[in-house]
Amino acid sequence: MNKKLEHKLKDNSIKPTAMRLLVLKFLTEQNKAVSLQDIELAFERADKSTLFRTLKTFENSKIIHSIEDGTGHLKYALCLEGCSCSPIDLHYHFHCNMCKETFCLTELNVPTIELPKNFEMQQANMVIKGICGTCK
Amino acid sequence: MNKKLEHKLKDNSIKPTAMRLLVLKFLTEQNKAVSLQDIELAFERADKSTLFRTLKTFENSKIIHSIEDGTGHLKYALCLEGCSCSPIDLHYHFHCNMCKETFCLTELNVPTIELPKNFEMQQANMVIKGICGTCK
DNA sequence: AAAATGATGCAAGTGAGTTGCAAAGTTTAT
DNA sequence: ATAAACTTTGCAACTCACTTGCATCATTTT
Repeated sequence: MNKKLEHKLKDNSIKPTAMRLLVLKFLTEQNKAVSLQDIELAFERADKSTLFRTLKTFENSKIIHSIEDGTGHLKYALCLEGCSCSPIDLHYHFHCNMCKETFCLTELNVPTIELPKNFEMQQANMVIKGICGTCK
Repeated sequence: MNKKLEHKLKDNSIKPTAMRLLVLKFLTEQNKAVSLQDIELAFERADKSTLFRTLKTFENSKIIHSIEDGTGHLKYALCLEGCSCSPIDLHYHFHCNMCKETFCLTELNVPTIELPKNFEMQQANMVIKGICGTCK
């Protein structure tokens, strides 16, 4: 397990420090997108700025992607195998207004969107808000 | 013109004060979504918190809708006639990475999204990022 | 005309995100 | 193996958008 995570980092030229492995492991275990603060709470010993920089590092290497779900807390979630966070394999996110959790709806691909002439899509942030299955 | 704006407010049980009419007029004249600061700059005499509350009032009455475009500045744009900001007439937004402007792509409706079982959609925040036609 | 209600402006607070810098830990070259 | 170079980490402090409390002013109701 840890070997796998370690490789994931090495493959992206990220030094697999203890901290980074812990954060990556934590992210792997979630079935929802988490905020910097969620991670802070999970690792009370760790410093906010270290975690912040760790997340930015992961994000730059496309190991995770971030979602602005409207809560004011940027959320992070693991990219799936092959997810290059490019328009092609973009997915929707769902934010539950009740439990306040944000999930990746990875099974639903965003359809190709017919943009106006000359517009070029580079990234997207798609958040659907409502009530999730558990809270319903 | 002003009469029309005044009616728009009255129809939504909002007192048409001078300030509110000015802000509504300003919003009507834009072809892009604007931030609180954009409005602050347009009306140097007005106070930030007044403008803030004005926007919240408009938003609550569904006269305008807000978009988180990832810039860290919440943007506001007029709802179109009949736009109730409900899932049905939801549209995409486009944020240009070059000129940093955010537009409503009102001509493109968001398709019905097949959510997981028991999930209920209430609102959405759809932002496509890239290069707009003018900057291309 | 007085009381109640609502809008506005100022100042100050909140809080997520971010940065500078020094200390600790790693790697590389000698 | 050791010193020099580089990277990561932790602390503190800062930024900046947004938000709130409260007193004042305006408007509406009684």
